Amino acid sequence: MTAPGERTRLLVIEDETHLATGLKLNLELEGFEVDVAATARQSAQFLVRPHVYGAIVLDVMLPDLDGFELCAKLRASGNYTPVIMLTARNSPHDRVRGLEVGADDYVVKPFELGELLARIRSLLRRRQWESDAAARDTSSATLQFGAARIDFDSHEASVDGEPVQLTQLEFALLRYFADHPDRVLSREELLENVWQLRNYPNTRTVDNFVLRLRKHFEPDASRPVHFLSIRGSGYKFSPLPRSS
Amino acid sequence: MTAPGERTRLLVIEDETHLATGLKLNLELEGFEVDVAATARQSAQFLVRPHVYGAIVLDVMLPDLDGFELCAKLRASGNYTPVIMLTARNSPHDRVRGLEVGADDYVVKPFELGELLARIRSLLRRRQWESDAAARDTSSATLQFGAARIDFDSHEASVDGEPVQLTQLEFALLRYFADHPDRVLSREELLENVWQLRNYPNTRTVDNFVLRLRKHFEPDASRPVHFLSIRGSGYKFSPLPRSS
DNA sequence: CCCGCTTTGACAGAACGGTGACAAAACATG
DNA sequence: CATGTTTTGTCACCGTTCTGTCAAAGCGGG
Repeated sequence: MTAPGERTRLLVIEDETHLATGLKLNLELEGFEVDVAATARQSAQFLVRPHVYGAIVLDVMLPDLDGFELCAKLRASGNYTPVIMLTARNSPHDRVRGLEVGADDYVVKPFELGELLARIRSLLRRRQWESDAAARDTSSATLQFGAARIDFDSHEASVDGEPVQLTQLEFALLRYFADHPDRVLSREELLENVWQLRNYPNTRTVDNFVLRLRKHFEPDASRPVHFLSIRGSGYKFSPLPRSS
Repeated sequence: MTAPGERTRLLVIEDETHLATGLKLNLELEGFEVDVAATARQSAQFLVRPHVYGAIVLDVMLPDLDGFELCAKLRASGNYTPVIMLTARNSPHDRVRGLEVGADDYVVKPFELGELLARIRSLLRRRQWESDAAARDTSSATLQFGAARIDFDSHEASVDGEPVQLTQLEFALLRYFADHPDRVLSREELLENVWQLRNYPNTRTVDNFVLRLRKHFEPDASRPVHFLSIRGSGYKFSPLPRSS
């Protein structure tokens, strides 16, 4: 989603230049980063990175493509960024249509900025809740990958049923990897979160512990598949390596 | 959320008996299971199991407690079930207030059943998307163009599904291109922002890396469509080349 | 004091990035 | 159209940086 410290990015798709720039200005005052596209075609260039936006504000009336269709296309292409439709019309039929093509909310022009803001915030908040809830679900006390089974509660680990002795820190590192699978983790991030910067150990420490995890869990420690080095960046834990 | 085969359960909190039973009936015809509470107090008995409901329809005017307050309480207690507010009043101020206490949507009486249904479905659908996305991976920073898929968080890239190995700098350059699509970027700008002027490399370095991106991602590296040279100026990244 | 765990330093091997040379293409000029 | 000039494409080489690995030095608890 959005990295800590980074500001939430919004995309406004609106052809009336006045309204668009006014919106951009006001939203930026509220702490968002805002990109503006005047046409559906133009919006495509912003959507090559599908998940950078926290929400999209979409005018229904565009010169080249209907807002409903654009929204439907977006959803069809697997982009589930929250969408707020902006329209002059206010018939129940329109509202229903907007929701049916996958919009999340519907604001009628003329609107108050405060209301639009509240709706944006509401959508962002809900998304936050959902992902928090999902994170809670997935972080369980046990971990399995390859031939390894780890139980963090009882501090027991095994490979192919054979018990393996792990130290405190090995468990801690493993758990951090398990909580952030398939993501490159820098040595600094690991030192902060696993070592909590106790007397600032240097980065070779991390290397050594990864080495030890490899020795414990990799079928072939010289050709790791689960604990991968990403040169220049850090390490990545891959519970389900490619081609398996 | 809801087990497969099981029907989605809704909670309607509404004191006007007519409206409540009418709603229950209609929603059941649409395939939902519906519980009805006539007062805030009574709703508590249904909410002892916080996560059984797919959504809650909440009248703002209740005999014992304000709907806004009830919603705020719900959220404070850690219940993030989607809430649709139902009200006779329709001022922007009310709508904003509803959203601020954590409601997800707002329907004004009198309303069409179709619209309420669309809104309920919209909320359920979004929740489904979110949990899908979370299951896949906490929707990560990703880029798509042509046959290429790039995930910056896991440092993975592929063309037509075939994995492609990229180095640190290749990712960094690609990311800068992706953040500034369809804009001419001078070599100097790229050196500043991607290389951060580490020991001031010369401009041939940039050429080399663009060459490498072309080899990785262009269908025909000798006739680039995504990574274009702009003679005398620099390079331009075009995620959606014309005639496509 | 002993023992196990953690941290550090050293070294080697591998991967990566930067450079310059030359070729090819684009452009300018007459 | 021919020619010279500038810009970009392309390649292979080499120094630098990064990681794997080991052994020895710290550190702390019993």
